[in-house]
Amino acid sequence: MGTEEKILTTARFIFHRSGFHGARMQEIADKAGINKALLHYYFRSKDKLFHEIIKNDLSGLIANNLNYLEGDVPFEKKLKTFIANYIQNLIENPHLPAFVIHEINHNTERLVEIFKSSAKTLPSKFIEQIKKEIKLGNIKKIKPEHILMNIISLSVFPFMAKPIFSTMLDLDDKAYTKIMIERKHIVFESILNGIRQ
Amino acid sequence: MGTEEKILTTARFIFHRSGFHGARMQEIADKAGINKALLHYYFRSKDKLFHEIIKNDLSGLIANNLNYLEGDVPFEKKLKTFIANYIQNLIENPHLPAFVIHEINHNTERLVEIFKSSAKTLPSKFIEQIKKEIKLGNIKKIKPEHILMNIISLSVFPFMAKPIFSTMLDLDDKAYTKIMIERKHIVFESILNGIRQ
DNA sequence: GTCTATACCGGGATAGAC
DNA sequence: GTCTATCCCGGTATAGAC
Repeated sequence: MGTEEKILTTARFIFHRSGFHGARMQEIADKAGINKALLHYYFRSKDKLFHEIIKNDLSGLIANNLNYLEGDVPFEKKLKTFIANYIQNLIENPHLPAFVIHEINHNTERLVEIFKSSAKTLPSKFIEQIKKEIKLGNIKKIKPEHILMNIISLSVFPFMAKPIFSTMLDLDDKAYTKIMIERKHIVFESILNGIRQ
Repeated sequence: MGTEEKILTTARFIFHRSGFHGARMQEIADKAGINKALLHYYFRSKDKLFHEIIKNDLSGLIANNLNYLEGDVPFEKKLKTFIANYIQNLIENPHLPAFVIHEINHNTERLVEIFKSSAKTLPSKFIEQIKKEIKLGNIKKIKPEHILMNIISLSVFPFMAKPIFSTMLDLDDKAYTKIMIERKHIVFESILNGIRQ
């Protein structure tokens, strides 16, 4: 693995774990097996390095997950596939949501710009698809906005709140992961039952 | 308002907005209308000041919300009341969840201890109550853990993800608040429809 | 490209006068 | 209790040798 790639991988890990202000260039250098000077040689500043990471995270979020909602797939199948894929992504990147949420709440204007610029289309087609399902009488009359919020909330939040939920429910790491895997199915069923006529 | 109280109010605001590492003692002093030295006179260190704030937030979360789940109230009424009250609290403290989640993911051991020590009982009675409802055939056979996660996820996450959702759904501040108010009802209905037989 | 050494500054903390 | 002045460390960034 080349030096640049090694830096990016390490920096992503540290930023995800500690946030921008909590992250230390020294720790990134150490974990990447180089020294601080080399970090600046490759990325000029902490800010630019951070920018690389979060730009990638935001566009990945959109490319790998949200964009799928805009595709031409029947509603129920789309719902099922989206949730399963999204939760699988989160199992592989459990720190990502808390990181993105924290950072976007702090530097909102700047990061929202990056977010927008990665999105070819925001999920307007999915919203339309929900409206159509309502007209057809297949699902209850609920604002599509709420349905979208529900899908994402149920999928994402338990990853962010792991320390709290595992304390409240007395679950160790292994048990927690098992619960997260179950949620691929549970979230789909909960959403579907919640909106079916 | 006395100096100490003034400091706490200001510090809470700044910590909520910026997190521990992002917060600046200088800004807290400025906004509180005093100088840095006085901050240290009252609270010794940034760490101790932070501790005051988050301890209060965590115990408030438990006292004002989670404890209610342990009370002796019929299931459906409890669900409705809890969600409405919880979301109302979040409307009044929209930055609180992102702050708590961020901090507890970083200093997990320490903050989980504070969390535990504020909780007389974790929601074991509520879990039992759900199990009873399942046995009675009133609700579907789903692990109570998932139901609890669903309730909290649907209530909390949209507050944390405001910058993302408002971008995706093209909602301004006023429209967003309106949606949050609607959710007192929507979340209750979604949960109930999702678990009813 | 990679290193060591160092400059530079921001920010938490303290001393001491009032 | 409140202030001004200052210390001092940690952390980003740069200079310059190899």
